[in-house]
Amino acid sequence: MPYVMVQIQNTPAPTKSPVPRPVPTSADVARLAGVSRATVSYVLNNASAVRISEPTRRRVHAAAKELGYVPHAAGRTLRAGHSRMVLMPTLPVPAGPLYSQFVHDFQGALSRLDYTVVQYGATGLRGDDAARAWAELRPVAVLVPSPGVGPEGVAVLKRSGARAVVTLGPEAVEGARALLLDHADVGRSAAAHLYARGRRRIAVVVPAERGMEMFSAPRLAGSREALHGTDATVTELSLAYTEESAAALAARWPALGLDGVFAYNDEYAMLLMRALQDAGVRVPEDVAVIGADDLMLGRLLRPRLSTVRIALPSGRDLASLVDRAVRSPAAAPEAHEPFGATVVQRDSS
Amino acid sequence: MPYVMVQIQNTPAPTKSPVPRPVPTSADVARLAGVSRATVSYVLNNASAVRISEPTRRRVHAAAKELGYVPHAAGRTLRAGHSRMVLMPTLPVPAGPLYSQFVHDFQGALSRLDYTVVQYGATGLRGDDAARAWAELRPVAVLVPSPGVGPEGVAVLKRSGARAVVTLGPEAVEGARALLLDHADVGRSAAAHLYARGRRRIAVVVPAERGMEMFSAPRLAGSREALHGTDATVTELSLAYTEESAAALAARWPALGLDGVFAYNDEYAMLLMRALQDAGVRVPEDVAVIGADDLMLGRLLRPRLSTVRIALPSGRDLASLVDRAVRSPAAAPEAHEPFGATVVQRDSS
DNA sequence: TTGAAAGCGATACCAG
DNA sequence: CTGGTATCGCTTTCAA
Repeated sequence: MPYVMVQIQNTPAPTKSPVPRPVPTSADVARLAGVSRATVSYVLNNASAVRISEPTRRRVHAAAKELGYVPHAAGRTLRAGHSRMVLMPTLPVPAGPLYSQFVHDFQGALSRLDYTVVQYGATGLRGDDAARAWAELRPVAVLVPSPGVGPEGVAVLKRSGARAVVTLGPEAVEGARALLLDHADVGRSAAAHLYARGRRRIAVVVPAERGMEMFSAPRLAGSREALHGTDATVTELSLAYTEESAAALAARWPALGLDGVFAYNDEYAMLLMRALQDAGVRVPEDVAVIGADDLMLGRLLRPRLSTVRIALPSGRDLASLVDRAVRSPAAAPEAHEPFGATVVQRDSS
Repeated sequence: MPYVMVQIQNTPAPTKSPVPRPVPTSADVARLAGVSRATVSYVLNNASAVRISEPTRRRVHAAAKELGYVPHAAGRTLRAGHSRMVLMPTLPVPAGPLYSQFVHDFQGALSRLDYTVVQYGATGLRGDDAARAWAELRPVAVLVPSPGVGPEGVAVLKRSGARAVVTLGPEAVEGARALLLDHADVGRSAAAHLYARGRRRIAVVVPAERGMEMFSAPRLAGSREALHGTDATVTELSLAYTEESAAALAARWPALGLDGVFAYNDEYAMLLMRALQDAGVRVPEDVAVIGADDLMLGRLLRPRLSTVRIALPSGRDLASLVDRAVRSPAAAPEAHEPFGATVVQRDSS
């Protein structure tokens, strides 16, 4: 996203409050409204257990508004023993439109259920250390990346009160519910497709960038698995997301003698396809190319790019899963129908 | 990002702790170590004001580890009056690689300074309501989107203890430091470039998708401004990010009589360029096209796409700005050199 | 219907 | 050098 910093400036402080008064508390509201703190709490939380007279309610609301009262989450959390926070990791890599949509839906659904969804950067710390840092916030539920946080990290989170720990990734982790995100199936589908199209010397592109192993490793493994026991060969190719890297790979392409390539995703596929075409390698005649993620750009390329489309669990579904898990942590988790990876064949394969 | 949910499962609870003991507190650690809670606090926070004997330190650390003690952030926050959280909004739209890198750097730098950076979804609530929700967390600093949160929201945040409120966006907001992200300058540069290339009937693409106005409106306004008082005309074109929308626009292109287009960003430019080419409109002969954000894909297109590249403040710079603001909220903010938007001319214009 | 008061967990002051 | 203790803001039980 495009940002230009033009200027840092400061507008003069509003003249209304020359002395920065301490933050108003519910006691201040109570004093101003002429009631007790308990009453304030009842009114502002719409407590159904007690009935407060209408005039009192009004006085409390008026006082709260006048003071600009904002409740202190830490106080509530401390009293309740847990927060209403749901933590999820920020991805270390740029997210595609699919994942953005997923996050958006997930947040929306959970905030409607009155949770606070927060994305937590795992930067710096890693694995179980990160889990410990998250645990300090006493989140009610946590989504954790699956390779990255192990059983120990999961245990820390649960011990510190998280009622639902859901791992996202290819591996299940002891003690946590697992949302098995089977990138291996993407690799399997792509490789099987290339094989079905008659290709036998098949390459799999693995991004050279750090932090992508989480996705690329299972995709490669899946491809290997799909072709195991056939007469096809699998060649792993490292490719950085730069024109230079792609050009270098394209230059030695003829020597490699490959006739099909699964290019990790549509973006790497576009990069590679361009470099191959510039080097005089024809697609799909000389080499069949398939990407993944079904991005818009694949449809805009010529030849149109074949791709593997994957079904994401909808944000709403996952949200209600989390909600159920929070409400009854002991309940047996229901099984979900496996979502498949489907090949969208276009012109590049 | 591509995710496949294959299965939801639960692994059996570890048999070690049949009774899920309540979360250990510092009092438990103190009891086990045979010291007071105060001593525990001193040891675990490396308090420099007091000196604790080495054997005691060891006992405390051992006890903490044995219990799996994790400090309770709410307790600390309550006591301190504010958390060490820095809040920033999650963008409603998929972020490009530039912004991802920026967020990553920003988080990394601040977590090295011992802050906790958290991305907060503004989903559902909007504007000053969202500000109120954020204020409940008593963040020490907040980055807020500038159109979206007004002076009132900023005031709420400052009143509730935020020592630095930095707005991101084209407008300054009363009471907050402003990081003026001048998307208007992107529009200005693009329009000026097209004009310099001899184009006079210039179109500006505005995404039809909701939530992009924050970026698209200033880009359009900037284009208008740059061409104001010249003999060029500016035509606003709405375009959804679908092939159908692009094809429909391309079909009525000849009737529009336009000879230059600033296509919002490189992705919309790619979509439009493809549709135009498919409709027999030549680029750049019939119409010059320029995008923005300098994405990789622009270099891979044919003709290569001209673009506007923008300088992002580095994540580290912004992090240290925030840190300084937190440490001395009253200090006069230093001025920054304006970062420019620069045109990268390639073959499409 | 409202008020008084206990207590959640961590910290820092003040004694010893 | 270490321990007792008051305190932060909020919720909720119990009494009035």
